[in-house]
Amino acid sequence: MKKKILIHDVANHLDVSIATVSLVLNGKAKEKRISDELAERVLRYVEEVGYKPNQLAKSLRTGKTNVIGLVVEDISNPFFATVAALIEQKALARGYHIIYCSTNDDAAKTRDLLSVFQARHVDGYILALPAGVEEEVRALVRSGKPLVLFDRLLPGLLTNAVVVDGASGMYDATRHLLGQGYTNIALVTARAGQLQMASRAQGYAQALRERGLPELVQEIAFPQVPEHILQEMETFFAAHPACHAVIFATNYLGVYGLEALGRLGRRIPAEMAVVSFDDNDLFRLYSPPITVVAQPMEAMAEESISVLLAALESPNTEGTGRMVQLQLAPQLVVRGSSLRLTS
Amino acid sequence: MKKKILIHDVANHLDVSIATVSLVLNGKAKEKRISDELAERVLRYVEEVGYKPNQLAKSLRTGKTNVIGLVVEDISNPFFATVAALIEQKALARGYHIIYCSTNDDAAKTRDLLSVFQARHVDGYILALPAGVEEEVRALVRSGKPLVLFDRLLPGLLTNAVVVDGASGMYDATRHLLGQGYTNIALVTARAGQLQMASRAQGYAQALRERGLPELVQEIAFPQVPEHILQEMETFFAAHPACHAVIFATNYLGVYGLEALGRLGRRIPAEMAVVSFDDNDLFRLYSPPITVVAQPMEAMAEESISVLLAALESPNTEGTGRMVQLQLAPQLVVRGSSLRLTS
DNA sequence: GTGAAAGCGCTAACAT
DNA sequence: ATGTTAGCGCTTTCAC
Repeated sequence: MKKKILIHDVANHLDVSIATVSLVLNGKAKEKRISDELAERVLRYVEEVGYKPNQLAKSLRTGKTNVIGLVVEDISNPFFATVAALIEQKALARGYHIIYCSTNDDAAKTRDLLSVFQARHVDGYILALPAGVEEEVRALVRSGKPLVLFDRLLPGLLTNAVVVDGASGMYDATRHLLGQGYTNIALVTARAGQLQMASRAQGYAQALRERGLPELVQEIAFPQVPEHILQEMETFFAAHPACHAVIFATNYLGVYGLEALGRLGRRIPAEMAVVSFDDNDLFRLYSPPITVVAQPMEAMAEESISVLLAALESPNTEGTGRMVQLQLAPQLVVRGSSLRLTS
Repeated sequence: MKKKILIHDVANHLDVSIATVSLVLNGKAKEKRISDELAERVLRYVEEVGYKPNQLAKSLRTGKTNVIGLVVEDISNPFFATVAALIEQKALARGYHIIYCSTNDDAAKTRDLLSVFQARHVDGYILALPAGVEEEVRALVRSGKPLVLFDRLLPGLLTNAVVVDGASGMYDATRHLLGQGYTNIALVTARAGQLQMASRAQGYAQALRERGLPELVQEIAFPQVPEHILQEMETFFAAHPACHAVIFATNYLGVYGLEALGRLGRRIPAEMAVVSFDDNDLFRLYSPPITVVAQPMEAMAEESISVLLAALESPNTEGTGRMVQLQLAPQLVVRGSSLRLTS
C-alpha cells in the first residue's frame, strides 16, 4: 500500500509553497512570474516522484472534469462500437476522456444514465438516444452543458447534432434496386419510434412513390429475443412470395435477415436481392457480398467530437451559443447481393 | 442555466442541518436514530426537487468513486465490445460505472491510461493489457486497488485473473481437424508477445506433436494496415499449396483470413478447411459457416466483475486479500468450414 | 435525535 | 516572485 504523494509533500520537499507548485503544474508559471529555474525544479521533482494531482479534488475545485459522457444504443453493435472507438481516440488526443453507457433503447435507463452523468459532472455529452427522453435533454440543454446528438435527432429538439441523411441513402438504395428491375421491394425496419428510422423509411417510400409502386413494410419490434425476430422475418418472407428484393433498415436487422433467408433456403440474389443499411465485416465478406448504405463513421466521430469541443471551449457560457446541425451523406456500396443476374 | 441545488439548500428549506440530510440520504438514519417522520420528509423533498449529490465532492470525501476502469485492446473488436457491454450491464446493476479505454496494444498508451485512471481514483480495474506494462501493474497491485486481469495474463504477475483456456481450445480444434483427416494444418497467429496467444499456439503444437506431425505457423504483426495483413496471408497460403487446413488464433485474423482466401479463390472447405478462435456473426452466417473455438463471453464478464466486486467489498484493505485465478473452458463449435467432404 | 465543524486535495484570488 | 488562505460540496465524528 504505497502512500499517495500530495501537492503538499512536493511543496514541502522543495521548500516552496503549494501555490507555487500548483501554478507551475497548471502552466501559470510565466503569468505569475515564477523563475524558470524554480519552475524547472518543480517539474523535475514532480516527474521524479510521479506526482499526479488528484483529479477529483481538481475537478471539484475547477468545475471541469475533462470527461465526456457518451451514450449509445448498444456498445456491442458494430456501428456504435466502431464510432465509440473513434470518438474515444479523438477525445483522448484532445485531453478528454469518455464515460460511455448503452441505453438498450430504454428510456428509463437512459434517464438514469443522464442523471448519473450529471452527478459526475461530465463536461459534455454525445448522445444517441431512445425516444421519450426529450424533456430530460431539454433540461440538460437548459443547464448549459454542451451536448451533441448523434446518429439520431429527438423530435422537437433543436440542439447540436450530427446525423446521417438516411432518407437519401435509402432513396438511393431503392432506386438502385428499381434500376435492377425489381418492382416488389420490401423494407424491414425497427419499430422503435426513432427519427432516423422514420427518415430511412421515408427515403424508401419516396423512391417507390415516384414510380407509382406499392410499399411493403415490415416492422420488427426491438429489442426482442433473437429467435422471435427470426421467426417474424421468416413469416414475413413466406407471406410475400412475390417479393424478390428487400432492404434492411439497420445492420442488426440485416444480420438477422440473412440468417432468416438462409433458413428459408432463399438464394441471394437469384431469389432475393438484399440491401442493408450500415456496413460491416459480415456484409463485406458474405457470399455474395451484401450491397449496403454505408454510414461515414469516421466523419461522424470526428464531427461529433469537434462540435462538442467547440461548444466546450467557446467563451459564451450562456445558452446563446451557436448551434450546429450536421447532416452527413451516406454512401451506397453496390455489391453482388443486389445485382440482377443476366437471364 | 438552471441553478444547481445543494445539500445546503435542502437542509435550509426543511429547516434541518445538512448532516441530517446527508445521513438520511446515506441510509444512516436508523443508525443515528433519526425519526422516521423526518427521514421521510427529507426523502420526499429530495425527490421532489430532484436533488443529486455532487459525486465529485462525495468521492473526494469518501475516497470511493463507484467507477471501475475497464481497459481492453480495442473496443471495436466484437469480442471486446460484447464483453464490455456485458460488464457494463452487470456493473450498473451493482451500482458501479465503467470508464473504458482501448490500448490498441500499445504499452505507452496503456501506461498513460492506467495513470489517468489512478488520478481519477477509480475503485478497481478490469484489464486486458499489452505486454510491457508489468511494472505498472505491479505498482497498481501494491497500491492496494483491486484489479482483475481478463482475457490474458501478464508474465510473472500473480493477481486476480479471468482467462480462457486457449491451449485446450486450440488442442480440441486441432484434434478435430486431424480427425477429419487433415495432416498439414497451419496456424495463423498474432505476433504480439501476448500470453494468451502463446497458450493457443501451444495447444495447437501439442495436438500435432502427439501425432508426430510438423507445425506450420505464420505470425502476423499487429496492429498493421489491413492491406498488408491481407497480403501477408495471401503470400503465406500461396507459399504452402500442400496446406489444406488453417486455424486462425483470433477473430480479426479469422476475418482477414476469410477475405484473403476469398481473394485467392480458395473454396472452403473443399480446398481449405478453416477454424477460427472466437465466434461472431460473420463466422456463424458465412457460407459455409465457420467452425470456431467460442469463448464464454457471458461467463467472462460475470466472473470478472464478480471477482472484482468481491475484492472491492472485502474487509481486508491490506494486500493480504485472497487471489482468484479463473480459467474458463472455451467451446469448439463445429460447422461446415472444417468438415471433410465425403469423397 | 440533531447540529457544528473538521477535513478530503486542490486552485486561485489576495497578500506580502 | 512567492506564500496564505478561502473555498469547491460532501461525509462523519463528536458534542449537545
